[in-house]
Order: sequence, then C-alpha cells, then structure tokens
Amino acid sequence: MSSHIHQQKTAALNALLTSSQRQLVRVISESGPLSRTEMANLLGLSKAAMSGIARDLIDLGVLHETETVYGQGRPSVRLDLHPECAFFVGISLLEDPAPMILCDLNGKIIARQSMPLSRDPQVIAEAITEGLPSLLEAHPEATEKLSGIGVALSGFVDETQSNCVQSTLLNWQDVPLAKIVRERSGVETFIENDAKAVAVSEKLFGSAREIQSFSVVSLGDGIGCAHFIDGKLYRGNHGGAGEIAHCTIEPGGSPCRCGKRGCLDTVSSMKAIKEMSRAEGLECVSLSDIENEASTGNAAAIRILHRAGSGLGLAIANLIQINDPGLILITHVEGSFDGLFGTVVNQAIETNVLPRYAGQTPIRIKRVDGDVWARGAASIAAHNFLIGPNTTEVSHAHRCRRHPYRMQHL
Amino acid sequence: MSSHIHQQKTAALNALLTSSQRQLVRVISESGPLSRTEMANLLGLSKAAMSGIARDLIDLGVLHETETVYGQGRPSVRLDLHPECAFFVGISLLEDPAPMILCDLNGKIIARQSMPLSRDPQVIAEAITEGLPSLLEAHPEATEKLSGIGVALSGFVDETQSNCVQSTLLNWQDVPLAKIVRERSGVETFIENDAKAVAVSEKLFGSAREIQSFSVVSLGDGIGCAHFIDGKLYRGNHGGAGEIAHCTIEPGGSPCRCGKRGCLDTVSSMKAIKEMSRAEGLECVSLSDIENEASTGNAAAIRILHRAGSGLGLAIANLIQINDPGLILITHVEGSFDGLFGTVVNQAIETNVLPRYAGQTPIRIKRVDGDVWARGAASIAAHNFLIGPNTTEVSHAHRCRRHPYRMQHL
DNA sequence: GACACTAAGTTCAGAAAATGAACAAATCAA
DNA sequence: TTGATTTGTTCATTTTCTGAACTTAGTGTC
Repeated sequence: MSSHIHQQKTAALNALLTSSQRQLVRVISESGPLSRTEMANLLGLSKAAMSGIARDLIDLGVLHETETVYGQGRPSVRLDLHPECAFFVGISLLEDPAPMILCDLNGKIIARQSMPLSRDPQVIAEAITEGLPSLLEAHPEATEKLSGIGVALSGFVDETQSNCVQSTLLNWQDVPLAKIVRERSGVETFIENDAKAVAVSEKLFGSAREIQSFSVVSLGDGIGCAHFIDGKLYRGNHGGAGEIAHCTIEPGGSPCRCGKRGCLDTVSSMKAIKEMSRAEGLECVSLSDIENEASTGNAAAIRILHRAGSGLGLAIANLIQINDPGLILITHVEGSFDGLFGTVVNQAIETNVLPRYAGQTPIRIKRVDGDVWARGAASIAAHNFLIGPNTTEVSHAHRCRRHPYRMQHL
Repeated sequence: MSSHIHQQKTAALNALLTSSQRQLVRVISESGPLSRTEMANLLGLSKAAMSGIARDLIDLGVLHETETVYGQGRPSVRLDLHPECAFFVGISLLEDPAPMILCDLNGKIIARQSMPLSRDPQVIAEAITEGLPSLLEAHPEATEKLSGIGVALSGFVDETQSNCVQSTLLNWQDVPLAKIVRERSGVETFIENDAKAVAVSEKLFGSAREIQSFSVVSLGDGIGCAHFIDGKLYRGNHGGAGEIAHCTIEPGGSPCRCGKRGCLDTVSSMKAIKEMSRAEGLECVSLSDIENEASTGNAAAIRILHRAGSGLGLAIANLIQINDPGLILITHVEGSFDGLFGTVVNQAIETNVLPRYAGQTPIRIKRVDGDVWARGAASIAAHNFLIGPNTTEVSHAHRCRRHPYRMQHL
C-alpha cells in the first residue's frame, strides 16, 4: 500500500486508481485543496470511507497534506495534489524556435530549452524525442515520473486532444500529431489549441483554480479565447468554442483572412494594430511604441488604440452578456494594459454590459511571458494524467475499471 | 422491492434512491433512452450491477422498457424514464391570466387552466394552491404522484432556483417565491427564468434530448436565450448567462430600457419591430402584418425587417463563434420564419460565422404555442425531482445519502 | 491551567454494493 | 440447423462503504 505510483511504468493515474480515488482526484483538481471532511461531503461518502481513500492516495504519493485550517474544534487539514507526483513536458508550436519546458504538477517550470519548429509532424516528433534527454538530464525524479507530453498549437483540435483537425499556421489538415509523438517518444501525448491550453493551465496551475466558470482571452499576434464552465474546459461542439477572434465587430469592416469582414481579429489583435499603425506611417514594433505616440497626443495613434480597444471591449462585453462568467482573465505578452488601450477596453466593457452587471464580472489582467503556451501545453498533459481523456461526466470510467492499484501492488 | 415510489409522501427521487440509482436517472435524463449495457459502460459498472439497479428502478416505476434495438446478437432493450412516474404543475407568470398546466414526465399536457396574475407573491401562492384541486380533479393518478410545482418568470433567479433576485416585469427584488409557494401549497416548488425554463423543457421533454450542448433563443415580446453545456443548464455566475437581448448590436444605437444603447432588444424583439413599424406609420399587430407589407414591396417594412433580421442574425452568429453549440433552437410564438425576417436572420448568421463553420451549426426553428412557458416551468420541477437541486457535479450527494429505498420498503 | 466543548479524523465489525464467471436468451448469418 | 454474437441474468465472492464509538487537536471559559 505504500509503494509509489511510479514504481511501475508511467500510465495515467486513471488506470491505477479505484473509481472513488479517481473521483477524489478530479474534485481536488477542480476545486483546489480540501479537508477530508469536505471531500467526504462533496463526494457523498462517509468520513470513514474518505479516511481510507485519502490515506491510500497519500501513501501513493498522489496527495499530501497542506495547510491546517483552524476553527472551532479540531483543525482540518487540507489535502492537495502532490506537486512532485508527476512531471510533464510542454511544447509550444507557436514560435520558432519552439519552447520546450519541463514542469511539475503545480506548473512550476523545472527546466527549459527550445527546439526548431517544423511543419512536418514526423520532424516534430523526432525533435521532441531528441530533446527529452537533455531536458530531463539534471532531474532524475522527473525522469522517473515523467507522465506526459503536451503540445500547444494554433488551430483546431478534436475532442480526444489527439488530432489537429486544421491549422492554418502549420498548414495542417487532420494530422494525428499526438499519436505520432506518442509512438516516436514512448510517452503519452496530448495536443490542444493554444488558447484552450492557456485556460487549462490557469485552472490547474494558475490563478483560476477555485473558479468554476471563467473565460480566458489571450492577446498575442492573434486573439484567442477559451471557456471553463462548471469546472470543465468547454471545447464546443466542433472544438470551436472561444473563436472570439472571428466575431463580427465592425459589420462590413475590413476583410479578414478568414473570408469575412470586420472580425475582431482585424481590429484589435496586435497584428492588426501594427498594420493599422504602419498604414498611418507610424513606427510600431510593439504595443508600447504606439502607446507612447498616443500619450504624446498623436491623433492617428489615439484613433487606432481607441478603435482596437473598443472592439475588444465590445467583444468581451458580448461574451459576458452571453456567458456570464465568474472571471475574465486577459493575458497579454506584449506591452501593458495601463495605457490608453487598456483604459478603452475597460470602458468599452463597462458601457456594453447590462448596467445591472457592470463591474460584477471581475476582469483580471495578467502579463505572461514566453512560457505561457508551453506551460499550457504541459497542463493539457497534466489534465489527461489526472482526469483521463476528455469525457462527458462519468462516461470514461468503463475504460479502465479493472486493476485498481491494490491488486497490482500487493 | 416492488412497492411503488408514491406509496409514501412525495419527495424528490433523489432522497429515495441509492447513489447508483440516482446516477443512472441522471444519465438517462441527460442522454435519453439507453440499453442496460450502454448504461453499464456509461456509469463504469459491470453488467451484473447494472442488471440489479435497472430491475429495482423498473419495480419502483421510475424506468420502463421502450424500443428494442436489433443488431447482431441479442437485441438490446432501451430503458427510459416512465412517463407516469411523476406529474408536475407548471405556471407561467409571463401572461395575464397566467397559464397553469399539469403534465407528466414526458411533458405531455394533461390538464390546463389559468389563474389571475398578481405581483404579490402571497397572492400568487394562494392562487396556485386554490387552483390545484380543479387542475388535478379528473386525474387521480397525477394527484397521487404530483411531485413538484414549477414557476417561470421574466427576471433573474438564483442558483437554488428558489429566489427571484430581480424582476422588472413583476417589480420584484429578492423574493423567495419558491419558499412561499412551497409553504402555502405543501408541494415542492422551484422557479426559473423564462428562457432557461424553455431550454430545460427542450432538453427534458423536447427535441433536444440527445444533444448535450445547445442554445435556445426564444423570440417573444423580448428575446430570451439559455444554454445547455455538456448536458447541463448553464446558468452563469450570477444567473445571467444567455442575456443576449442586451448584447450591443448597433453601437451607439437607440436607447434601451436597460440604460444602454443599441441592445439587440431595441432592434429585433417583436416589441421593437412593432414600435419601429408604428413609427413608420405601419399597422403592425403581429409579425405577419409587416411581413405582408414587405412582400408587397413596402420599403419601410423591408427596411425594418432587414434591420431586425440582421441584428438577430449577428447576435446568433456571435453566440456560435463564442460557444460553438451543437444546435441553435429558435422558438417563436408569433408569425412565421418563412418570410423576409427569417431569411435575413439566416443570411446574417451565415455571413457572420467563420466560413469554416458556416452551415455546420444546425439552426432549428420551432413555432411554439402559449403553453411553452408553463411547460418550461413544469420541466424545472421535473428536473429537480429527477436530479435534485442544481449542483455542481456530485456535490449534492451528501445531502440525502441515508435511507436508500431498500431500507424503507422492505 | 484544568475543564468542558467542538469538530476532524480514525478504527473496526458488519452491511451493502459491485465483480467475474458461468449461463440463459434472443437474434442474425450461413 | 448450427454457430456466432451480443444482451442481459444469476450467484458466490470480493471490495467498498457505513455507523458507532473513539481519538485527536484545537478553542473558549473560569
């Protein structure tokens, strides 16, 4: 009973645990640290049953005790996932060279390197496999407990998080990347759309752990968005939930590369802002350049930032009206949100949201570094390790009902 | 084991069943009829366990066998909820007089009457209680198995489906209507926003039973909308999910009663269409009046329908982009969708959705009669009877863990 | 600081529920 | 008719959960 999970070949937690143990892992990963009593109530089990389940998971190295919460009576001890229970590799195919990171179950980055980007899935699989030894080199524990690889890319991914249905950037159509990488590297692999990966990492590793429903809007060259609803990533019926970049914001506006006109992407993405600046004869390498121009009173710069900010604000306001999320998390790589752009975005949200709700939906701005996508990718691997393949409700349980860990270990 | 549920005082199914039985009821109500083997896989149980659970639920009168599906091997028999397992009363507070219906678990309306509308919750509770005997009069079975009352209203309802947080129409603020009706009538009562109630009835009774993620847009005097996501009603963080009527569609447009400008409600609701018509000197009692004018070439009528249709189409397109639902169900009481208005709506959806997705999201139009709201209300009661109070995941289970039916009946 | 008080978490015998394996039943296909 | 195939049942055995009593670790009070 005290043997460690990773004494046997790496496999999803899923396959090693009993149904109750799995449920518990899911609840903790959705709700954050909980005391045994809270868990028992949440799962509808007796304290007695919970006691045993928690003990087994602690012995397995999956959970550990964290803070003690004092109240009336005996203090309760919160249990959380053990950060070093498993390690994951995440790769972002959004940049060249492609960042490749190693992190633990808390999302803490332990090692970092990069690999050349390619459009050939075989070459990618090769590069990942080649890169693994040096990434893992100084970390024997991580090597032993490596539990998955995640890949983030720009494009559509199917609900199994295995196949890229379509990617304009990579020029892909129905590429079973996860399978290819899995077979080449021998490590369980999952892929996901960039924005969705970021949302999962915010839920699993980040600042949204305790929030059940929220949306992440990620600003980069393009605009990505993804929703968590009732504790789960909502991918949409065709994996297209969150494609806010192609909401029509300026009906009849500029043509977009998607074939429509007036998409948010043509108005508020960094790419659009840079292009509009260039068209106005303004030097604009990053957002701060044009923010600076605007602050010195340049009318064109002000106009551009106003237009971009109102567009994004309107889109976010629509999102709030439609989904009433508990939080909007705006992540941005470039520049800052303290300037005109951020101000206009906030104003536009306020003026386009039902007055009753204005200010009711927290908007959190988060500046992120170049590791977001890779970390997001790793979080996809982590999620699959913890919860198992994306499923509706309980429907996955049958796949691995056999062999709860007791039978294998004792 | 063969005693019937309703031999004892009516209570949520919830409280009488074991955890597995409850899970099964939930899965069936979310996914429609299933064979025992399918259920076993879905719940992660053995066929052996499933066999017993199904037998018990059939004996209890909760499930019954429906079609037989022939394939290779022994045919499978689908089990579904027994329509006469329980009966519900639904009341719509959207019209005066307020419709009041009695229906079974299939949503079949068994009796129908109406009661005077009031803004005083006590008076409403009184009217409902007074109305019950005559509604139930000719239906002894329904009387015996009456399992809940549902009330639909225009406004915001909290997540317990008990309190009306705010209703402009009724001029309410924090009214615990469910409690008041429950105490007066002695019957378990739940309330819900009109659009959300319609969505639940479509999922439970209607054409969306097998669809896990969809949105309902209901066109009436106002415009309502509600989402089902992964098999569950998504109410939003403040119960405001689906408030599409106050999405800004025409930035800087006409002022809306909500305080903003250019809301969808000021452009595409029947109320707005009628007002715009009147402003143009057109007679417009119902949508067909102005559709007729348009078909004879009246420019003003065409302009109005175009504006209204584009607005609604754009809003729905935004909804599709943001949530990628598996179905958009548009319900309308008045007129038809075959005229100019419907055509423009469809066109606007097509032109504002990512071309990749155009035509991928089925749009279903459904003309509904005056019973929609009351039926929707009844479905809220039914849902609470089947699944128990609105909860996230498993978290409700602890409330009624004791006394599985075996102990009470044998 | 001794005392009750409270609530968290543990232990263990007994009860309930799920399993696996063998089997019965209902169809198709040849 | 026979075999293949898959659904659904039965039952002895195993696993899991429960209830009740108990231990533990604090708070608050005098």
